[in-house]
Amino acid sequence: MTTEARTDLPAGTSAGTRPRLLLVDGHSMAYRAFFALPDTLATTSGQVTNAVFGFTSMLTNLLRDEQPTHAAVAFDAGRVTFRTERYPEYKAGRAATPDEFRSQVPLIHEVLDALHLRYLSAEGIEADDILATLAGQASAAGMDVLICSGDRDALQLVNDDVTVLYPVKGVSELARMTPDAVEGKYGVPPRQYPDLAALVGEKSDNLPGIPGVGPKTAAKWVTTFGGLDELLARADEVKGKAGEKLRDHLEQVRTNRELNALLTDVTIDLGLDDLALTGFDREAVHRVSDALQFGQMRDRLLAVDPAGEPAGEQPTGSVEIEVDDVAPGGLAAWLAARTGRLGLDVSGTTTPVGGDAWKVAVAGPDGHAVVYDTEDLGSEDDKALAAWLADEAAPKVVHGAKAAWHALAGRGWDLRGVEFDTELAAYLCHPDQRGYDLGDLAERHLGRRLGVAAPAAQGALDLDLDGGATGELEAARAATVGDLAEILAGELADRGAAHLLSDVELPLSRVLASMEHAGIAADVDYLTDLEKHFAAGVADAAAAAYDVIGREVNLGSPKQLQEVLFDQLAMPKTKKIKTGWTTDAAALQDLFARTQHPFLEHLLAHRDVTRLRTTVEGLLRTVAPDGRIHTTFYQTIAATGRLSSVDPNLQNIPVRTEAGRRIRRAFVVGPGYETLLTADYSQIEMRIMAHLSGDEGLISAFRSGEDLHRYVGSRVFQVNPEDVTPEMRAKVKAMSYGLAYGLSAFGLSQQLGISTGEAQGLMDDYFERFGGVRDYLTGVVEEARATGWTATLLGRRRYLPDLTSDNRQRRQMAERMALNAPIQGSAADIIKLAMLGVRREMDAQRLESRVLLQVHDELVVEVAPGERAVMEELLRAQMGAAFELDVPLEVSVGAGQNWHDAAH
DNA sequence: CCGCAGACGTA
DNA sequence: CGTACGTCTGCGGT
Repeated sequence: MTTEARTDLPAGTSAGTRPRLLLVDGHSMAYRAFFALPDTLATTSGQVTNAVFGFTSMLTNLLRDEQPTHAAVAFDAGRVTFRTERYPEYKAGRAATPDEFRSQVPLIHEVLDALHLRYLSAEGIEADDILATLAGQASAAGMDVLICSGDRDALQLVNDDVTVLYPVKGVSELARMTPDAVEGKYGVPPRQYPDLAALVGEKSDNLPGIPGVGPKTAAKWVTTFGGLDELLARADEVKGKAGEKLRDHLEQVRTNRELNALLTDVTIDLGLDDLALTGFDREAVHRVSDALQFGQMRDRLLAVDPAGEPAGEQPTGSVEIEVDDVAPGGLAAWLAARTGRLGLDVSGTTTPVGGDAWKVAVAGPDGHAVVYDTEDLGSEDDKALAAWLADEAAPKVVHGAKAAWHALAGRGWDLRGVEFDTELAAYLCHPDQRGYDLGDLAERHLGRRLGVAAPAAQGALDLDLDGGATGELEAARAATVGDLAEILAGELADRGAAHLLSDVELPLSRVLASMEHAGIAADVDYLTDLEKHFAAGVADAAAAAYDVIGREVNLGSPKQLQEVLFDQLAMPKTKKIKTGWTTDAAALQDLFARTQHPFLEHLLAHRDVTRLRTTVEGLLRTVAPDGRIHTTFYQTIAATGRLSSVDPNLQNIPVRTEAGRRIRRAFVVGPGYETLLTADYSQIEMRIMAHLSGDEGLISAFRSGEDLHRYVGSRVFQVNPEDVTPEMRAKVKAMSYGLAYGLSAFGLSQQLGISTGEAQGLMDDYFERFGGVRDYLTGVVEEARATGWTATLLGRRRYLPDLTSDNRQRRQMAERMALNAPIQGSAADIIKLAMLGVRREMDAQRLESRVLLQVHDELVVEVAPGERAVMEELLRAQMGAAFELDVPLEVSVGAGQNWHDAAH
């Protein structure tokens, strides 16, 4: 078990400066951080991050201050070591490692992976033994060594080449233990420190010392006798009480010395060259920082990237690009001189109506750019710009083409020929990310900071007017978009997702732009009346509620409601939440079933009608001057591939209750159009489940044309389809849909109001009959765990690193996401394809109707006069043929003067 | 003025 | 102890 010391100088070091190896005892430093920092350091999902945060902070400081050329982190592995075998009491009596710490160790590994920093562990070997071995090899190879460890045993390694950094307070303050420092503090040179420690004992290792002998006495003995061996051999020469004690504890001292000697001959697979710092995986740094919700820490980390730009010399967008001063009328020639993809940046307002473009910047691959203020374009340049923008054959790269389209539309300009959208591309690569700000992407993928360098000496009031006027920022954005496209195109290709951008998301963004621009007509008078009606309902419910309890409270305040329910009315406690006990609708209904208290009825009614009122108020606020409501569909939000709808959200307009459906009647066919059509997929997620699982039973259920839940119910309960009762059907329906979400027996029992046992029995019976579904569901999680991602029918990936988390809650959450993502995401793929097909056919037939809304499995269309039949057929055909599954895709279509009546 | 928590609407 | 979203309100911080 010996490793020969290497004497060659490690690669990657220039002559003249000595290479410097940083060695960190990962476990001891992280553990210190864990206790030094509050457990309120956590992600919003509840993962405590104090240890990983503190550890990362310490590491960052070391990389910054010590400038190592090489580094390694060692971790303890296994409870049993040669020390515990030699001395079972070693480290006995230690409190068990808290789960909250244990769960952070893999997170620390993730951070280290992102930094391309090697970490080592060996079964039965402690971290410090690994460090001692590496330190020996490194100093033999002529390196300086820094050891960061909270274990004092490391002090024995200190010499002229090796310095120990020992934490004094938390992990932020490290004492620099050189030979002089060790001798100054303990009175013995480093090599004799273990002699001293053997006499004094080490409480944290459960190694008792000699009673009454402290560091002072021990140091005196070691110095006087020249070492521990000599001292023990001549123990009888030591006088007094202390001498007696020493003679009583000779064995213990020998044991201590044996145990505190660090191994220097551990077998290590890596050579010193392998420990060279090569630079961070910056993308992984971002990913980890996202996951751990690092704010400042992300920047601190990136600032110490050994491969990053030296601090203070970070390139800005402005130095990368030259803004050409083109003479009036010269734009056409400038554009004509540049073939290939040009980067385009449009600044202005990007609302679906009333958008406006203020500045347009175009950057070429030659490092030149032009920036135009749309207000003072000469008529010739105006024409040239409009022509270029609308030219399908003039290839462009844009960050967020849909928004640019809206802005340009405000100037009457069309935008065509967009070949690449960096925002969509970044989303396809990392669909779980929070946002896709161009500046963030530039930093992450190009290592470039966007923006005009601010003059450092000037005060904050000295605005960068010059930079703004010359359009450097816009030019930099346009150039960055162009550069980013190259990188992201490669990344997309790596994931096999290039076609998703070019064939799905990019063409879809144009369809979405038209939908948003069209908007849906709203009956404002009707909405206004409805608002009054609901407002009266709110007042009535509130008055009735106050009457019951004899006082006025804010019924919208869960906090005040808790007082009323659990203090004043002394009702039984509901489910526990962070702030006490829940007052959600399910809990209130449960309380009502048990207490029949009238307050609950009024409260529930108040909730319902308040919600409806605010929904109506919100809608009224968003009606545009054209009398229509223009939502914005976000294409890069949902990690599964779905769209989302904002301002207002038209994907959550009530439909389940009668009162809610009244709101749907406010969405009407607009003037000049004949009717609204809705077309929706029936049971698309279950059909995808049938397809993906290949389950024979489920597939024949869909092929038979029988009611799905009745069919499944007949199989599960083993009765004839006609004997499936409504109760049986409801249970099976809940279970079928729950499966796609990772529903547990407990969850199913809660939803159906049955026992967990009954729910489990139901699930067992289901899987007994539909084994293919079970196999598929377990397989999809296994595969995702192996690959790190799930994929939809079109290859849209979702990455789920938490599948291998050793935090059970996070892991199980990731497992449910893995179950759901392929199903929900494939449904999203299919309706996106359908929307493209619908659009293509409508264009081909030159129809005047228009698609207005998408609600995940439904499209809402405004039908131009005379087009109703053809549109109905077109929708059925295109939606039904969007993707060929092993089961038919069924589409139902309805028509009416408003959204409610168009439903079927 | 901002962010969080709770509640709740949709697929 | 069921996925994916967006919005509103109250509340406690700034």
